[in-house]
Amino acid sequence: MVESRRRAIEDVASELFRANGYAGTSVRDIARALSLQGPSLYAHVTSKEDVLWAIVDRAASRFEAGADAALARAGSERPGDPVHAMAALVRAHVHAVTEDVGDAGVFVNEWRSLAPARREAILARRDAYEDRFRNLIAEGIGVGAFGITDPAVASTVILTALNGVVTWYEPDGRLTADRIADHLVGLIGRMLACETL
Amino acid sequence: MVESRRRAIEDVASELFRANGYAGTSVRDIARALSLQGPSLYAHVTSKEDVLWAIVDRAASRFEAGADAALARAGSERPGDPVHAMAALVRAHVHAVTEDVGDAGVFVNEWRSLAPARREAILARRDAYEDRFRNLIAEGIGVGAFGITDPAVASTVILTALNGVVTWYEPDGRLTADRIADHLVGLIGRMLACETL
DNA sequence: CCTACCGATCGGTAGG
DNA sequence: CCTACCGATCGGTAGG
Repeated sequence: MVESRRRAIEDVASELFRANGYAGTSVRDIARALSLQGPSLYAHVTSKEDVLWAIVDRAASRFEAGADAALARAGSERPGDPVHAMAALVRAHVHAVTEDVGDAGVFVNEWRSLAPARREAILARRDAYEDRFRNLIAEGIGVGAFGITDPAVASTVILTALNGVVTWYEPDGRLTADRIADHLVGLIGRMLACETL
Repeated sequence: MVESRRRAIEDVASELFRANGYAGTSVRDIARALSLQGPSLYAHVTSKEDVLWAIVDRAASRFEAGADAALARAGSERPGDPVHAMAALVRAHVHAVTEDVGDAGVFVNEWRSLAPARREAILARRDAYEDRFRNLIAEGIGVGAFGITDPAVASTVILTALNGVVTWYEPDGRLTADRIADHLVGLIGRMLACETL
C-alpha cells in the first residue's frame, strides 16, 4: 500500500526529529530506521521539509480536534462552567501529547525549521489554539470563578507546563497518561480557581 | 584580551544555538556573526562542542548560584516558611532566564547535543537543581503549608512552566522580568498553597 | 587571524 | 527500491 509507506516514513521521522531535532536528523537516518537506502525515500516524499510539515500539520490537527471536542462536551455537560471546561481542555491536551510524543514534540519544538510560509501558518494555528485557553480564562475571570488577573500570562504559563509533559512523559513509567492528566487538572485548577490567595 | 574573544564567541554562539539549535548552527555561522572567517575561530576554541559545553556549564552555574542565594536569603528572613522560600526560588529562576535567554535556552534545550560524558554530568546537575524544588515542596507538604500530594510531579510541572519563559520572554515586551516573576510567584503559590481546592 | 584545503556528510537527482 | 553520483556544506587542520 502506497499510503502506508509514506505514513511509516513520517512516523519514523517524527520520533527521530523529536529525539535529535530536524537539523540533527539526516534523510539517511530516517531511511536506515526503515532498512532502506537514503535515496529510496524520494520515491515516497518530495523533500525532507515536506515530511516535517506533514508531521507538524497532523499534530496540529490532532490538538485542535481534541480541544474542540473537549470544549463541546464540557459545554453540553455543564454550560457556563469555566472550571469544568478548563479541566476538559487540560485533559485533552495531555492526552494529545501522550498519544504520540513524537508528533507532539515536533509540533512543540521543531516548527522553527519550517520555511517561512509554513512557519507562519503553523504559528497562526498555535495562536488560535492558545486562544481557546485564553478566552476560557477570561470568561472564568468574568464570572468570578477564577482569582487571577492576566489571561494572557496564565494561558501561556499553562500551555508551556502542558507542553512540558512531552519532555518527561514515559509510556512505561510510574504514571499513566490518565494519572498525569489528573495531576495537571488538579494543579491548574488550583492555580486558576483558588480563592484563598 | 584573549579571554574576551573566547567570551564573545560563546555569547554569539549562545544566541545562535538558542535560535537555530546546535545542529542547525555551523561554525561558519558563528564566525560570520563576529565578522571572521570560519577557521579563525579555532585560534580560540578547540571544537564546536567545547563551545556548547562552555555555554551549558556557565548557565548551569548561574542557575545553581541564583537558587542557593535565594534559599539562603529566604531561610534567614523567614526560617521554616516554605511558601516564602518557594517564592524566592521561583523569582531566582525567572531572573536567571531573563538575564540571558540565550544561555538559558541552550541549557534547557540543547544539552542533548553534548557527548555522553558531559551530557550525563549536566543531567546530574539538572536533577540536583530540581531537587531544590522537590525537597522544598515535600517540606511544605510536611508542615501542612501545601495542599498538594506529589512533590515529584509538582516540581517537574513548575520547572517546565518556569523554563517555558525562555520561549516567550521578550526583553522589550509588555512585561518586564520583574513583572513576569511576580506573576509566576503568584500562580505557583496559588497552585501549591491553595486551601480551597 | 587568514587562505587553502582535507575527508565526510548533507539533501537530492538520474536512470534503471 | 537500488546504485551511482551531483554540488554544497560540514567540522576541522596546515601553514603562514
